[in-house]
Amino acid sequence: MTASAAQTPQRKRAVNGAARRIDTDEIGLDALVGHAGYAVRRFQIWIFQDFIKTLGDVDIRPTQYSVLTVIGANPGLSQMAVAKRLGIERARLVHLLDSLEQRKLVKRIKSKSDRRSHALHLTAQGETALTKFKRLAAEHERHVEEKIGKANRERLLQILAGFT
Amino acid sequence: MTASAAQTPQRKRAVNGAARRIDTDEIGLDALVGHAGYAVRRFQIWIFQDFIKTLGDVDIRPTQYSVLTVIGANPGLSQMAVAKRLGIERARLVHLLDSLEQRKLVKRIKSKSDRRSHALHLTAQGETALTKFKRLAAEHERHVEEKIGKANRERLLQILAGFT
DNA sequence: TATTGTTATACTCTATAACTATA
DNA sequence: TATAGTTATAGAGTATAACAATA
Repeated sequence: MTASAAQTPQRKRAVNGAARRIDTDEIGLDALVGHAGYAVRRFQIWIFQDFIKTLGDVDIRPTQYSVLTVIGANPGLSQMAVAKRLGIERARLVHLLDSLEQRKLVKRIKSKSDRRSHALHLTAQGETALTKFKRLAAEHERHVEEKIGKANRERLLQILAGFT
Repeated sequence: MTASAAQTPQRKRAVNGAARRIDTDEIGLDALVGHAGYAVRRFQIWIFQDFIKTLGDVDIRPTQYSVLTVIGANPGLSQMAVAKRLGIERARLVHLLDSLEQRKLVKRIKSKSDRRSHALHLTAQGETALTKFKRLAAEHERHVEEKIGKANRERLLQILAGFT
């Protein structure tokens, strides 16, 4: 996963249909090296894997965490509002909330002002749980810091501030 | 998508089960703001969407592009080698190659040295096509530059260089 | 025994469309 | 008519397991 070992100058060529047996580090990425999207994608995969592992004991994934956090900070939001804010399809949010509601972390309350919509709230249990999730998420964030460095992580957050 | 408008200091509170009608910009992200993973994920989604759109006419997605680029730069690689290098499951690469082979961009040649494996090559058509794909991918990269700034894009590539 | 490519299954995620009940 | 929540479906993508051919 760390990659980028010294690139051998003289590259082995394929000979009449024999598959090349080489180390992963020897394989050049060519144009991919210049694409931000490639690096960002690989980094995002690493970061999600660490998040899932760090919050493995409480069985919370990144999307679930983002939904709980936003509901916790904005009690009473409708499903549409949460979906729009987080860029989740409203159809997908239905299933996410079904699961979180079954786990007694979230409750849907029928809105009186607009009977089509639901006001979303954390349960008391959900509040307590979220506090723990945030502690674990902060631990995950420290892993990120260890991986890319404190200053780099902060610079990254600055660069990408517009995408939140 | 740009987000981060001025945050109203006094936040509207939910009142007895009425879903809050508010603008997306008013919804606070709370702890998510401090998580690199959240920003990286949103950025990655933006970047992939732009890539897919920019290469829409040639119908090439990011993963397909990465496979073609690596085969182009390292002709004769086995499927295992490509899968490992790009972090793709070998089972998934099978389907990706099926599709690229049907489109006559790639060919699998039975290896003589190890008859279990296939040596991967671009077809002549594949070489020509890849040149065009690279031109379009460079155009996409300029969109990224416009979005976050030239200096920020370069800094980002530096920070994430270890993940390629 | 282990590895390469393959097939198959399951679950997550994205993208739609259509339905219902409301507005 | 339009919107909120729901249901359903299809296609990517990820994660496994198992199998045949070969090493």
